[in-house]
Amino acid sequence: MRYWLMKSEPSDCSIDDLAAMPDQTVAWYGVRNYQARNFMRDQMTPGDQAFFYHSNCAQPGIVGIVSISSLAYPDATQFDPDSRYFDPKATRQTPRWLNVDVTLVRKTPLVSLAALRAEPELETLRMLQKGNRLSITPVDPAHWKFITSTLMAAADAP
DNA sequence: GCCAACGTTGGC
DNA sequence: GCCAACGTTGGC
Repeated sequence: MRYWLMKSEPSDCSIDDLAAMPDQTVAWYGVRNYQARNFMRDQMTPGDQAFFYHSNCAQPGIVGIVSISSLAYPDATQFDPDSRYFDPKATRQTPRWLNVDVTLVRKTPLVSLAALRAEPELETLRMLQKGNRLSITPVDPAHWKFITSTLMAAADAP
């Protein structure tokens, strides 16, 4: 069982959008980066947990926890000419892009990007590394524990 | 909207 | 296989 951080633009799919989905589950489509795809294909298994992160918005940061609820399977949007994620080089026989399903576990207090950066314990968190643009990054168990038990607990307190 | 830092593409 | 040009990401 592994831990992850998955970025989503709230204008595209916010944590509240996810909460409103049937079964609070959504296909994590639209990943068009090979490294991120390979994480889904090679390392994600149902039951893994991930931070749901809002990117490219006024308040970037972690806003919830989701669980991975499927193995990787072909991303339907690559075959759809009307989709912004259409890939003319992908075929049904040899799909290029995959997605997993994610299911909401719970919304959390906002742990802002600034708050993450402020913690020496998180210096080596993959998503904070200079130049990182991956939409899916692994999270060390120690980092997961620190964020959930220390940062989120502090934010919950009055 | 700006721009730094990437990743991808395609000609050679 | 190189690398310039281009596109994208994402914080600010």
